[in-house]
Amino acid sequence: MATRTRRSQRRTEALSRERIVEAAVELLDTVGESGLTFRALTERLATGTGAIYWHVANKDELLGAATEAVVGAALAVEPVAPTTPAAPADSPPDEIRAVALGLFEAIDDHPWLATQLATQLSRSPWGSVTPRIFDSIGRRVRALGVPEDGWFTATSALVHYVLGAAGQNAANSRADGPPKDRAEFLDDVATAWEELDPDDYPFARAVAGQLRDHDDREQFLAGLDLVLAGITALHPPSKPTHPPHTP
Amino acid sequence: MATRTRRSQRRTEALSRERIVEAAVELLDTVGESGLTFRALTERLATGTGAIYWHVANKDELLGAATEAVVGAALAVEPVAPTTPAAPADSPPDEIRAVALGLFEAIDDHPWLATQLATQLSRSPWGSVTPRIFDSIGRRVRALGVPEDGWFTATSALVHYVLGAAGQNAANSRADGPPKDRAEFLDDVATAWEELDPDDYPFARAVAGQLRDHDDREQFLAGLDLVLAGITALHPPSKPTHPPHTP
DNA sequence: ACCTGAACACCGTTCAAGT
DNA sequence: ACCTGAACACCGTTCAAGT
Repeated sequence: MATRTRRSQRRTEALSRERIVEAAVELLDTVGESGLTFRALTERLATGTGAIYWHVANKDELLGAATEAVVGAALAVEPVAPTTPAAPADSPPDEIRAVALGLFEAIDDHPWLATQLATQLSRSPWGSVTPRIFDSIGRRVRALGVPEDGWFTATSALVHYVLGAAGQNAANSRADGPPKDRAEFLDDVATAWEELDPDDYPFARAVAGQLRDHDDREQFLAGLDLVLAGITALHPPSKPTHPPHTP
Repeated sequence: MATRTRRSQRRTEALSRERIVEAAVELLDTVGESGLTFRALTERLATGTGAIYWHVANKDELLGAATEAVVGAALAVEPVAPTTPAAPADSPPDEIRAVALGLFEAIDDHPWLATQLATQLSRSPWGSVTPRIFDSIGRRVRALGVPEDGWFTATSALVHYVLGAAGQNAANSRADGPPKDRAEFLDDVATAWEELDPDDYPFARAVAGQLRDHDDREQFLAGLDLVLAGITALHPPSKPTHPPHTP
């Protein structure tokens, strides 16, 4: 294929951690997780392996930095309160939908994010990416009027749904093959599910049709609304939605 | 949770795919994902690398088979309708809680499952593990009285929450270090969150206390109930869709 | 059919040596 | 301080050769 566009003669810029992370993201996007090697990196950056190790401790740290960079960019465009009082601010549910869609699209654009985020959430929640995601959603959960002892549960449910659902939608393109059309992929899966033993998998069979026809984004938002409905059901906004600022 | 120390000389049994998968699971459990190598496997099974390749195509397939085996065992103990009419059947929500707890415990016992399941759900939903999990939960969603066009959304929300939340609880033990006590781990994370910049991470800071004190299982079930509440809110069980078996 | 084990290509990481 | 690139230990996979 024509993916051999090698612009490795870019030695004008000095090597930096930023440039290394940037190249790592590009490699992950184009050749997948298995394609990110220090050798490929050195070729792309026209340098030696030792140079990379001067800026980055090891591959795990590089993967973490790549994840941070992409997630940071996705959450950076999150909606902020408008400066002009004329424009009405988004409602908390709408803001949550916007943040969730931002993460959805980031994972869609960078399928390796799904696995990487799952690893980071469980293995290194002290890093910046976990609190960043939790904060971005948790702030809006608070604005929904959820009482304090429900913050963590509600935010966890949202975060896990968002990352899990987005992860399942992405990554239909394998590293070792031509990326299939999304519709074709869904059709293959639906067909496989329809051919399962109806005694062992009655539900998968029954739902195969919905799988084939569904729209990813619509489906994602429907599930998000379901979780939001659960929050509202458990914490009905009886009072005015804005919590009083009195201590 | 018996820590079984197995001697490597067990040459009485012939090599088989089953025995290879069993050894792979043991290696994954004891030395983590990076510890599963064909060399370690050959040593443990007292054989050569070629012998393993006779029964298993490659490492990916082996990882998939290990995942299947563990998930299959976890879902095999799922509650079945009691044979004696005297014992009342569990309600659908209780059954969903039981299945979810089974997966929670499987992931807790085998932390590598979290990443592996995320990969399988997105990359190979045609395999048996995805429809198995979806079916196990989806059957009960159906029993809740959810209308057909809501089956997939409700089941997806549940599955993604369960796998995500369970995955975050597990895997606090790194492969390259002594496994920390869970309480100590949570305390470390909470401390790290408390030390974040309050302007950038107000929510993470505010919620750090809940993080330190919470009980994993209780927290997991609270989130599950939140998603269940969302299902009930969106699909109120107005009429008894399924009259229970007349006693 | 099932297994052996050397060989191959490739990978992450290190380090003495250069500027 | 920053970079080079050979060297090392290790890994997944193959395959001619054995039973």
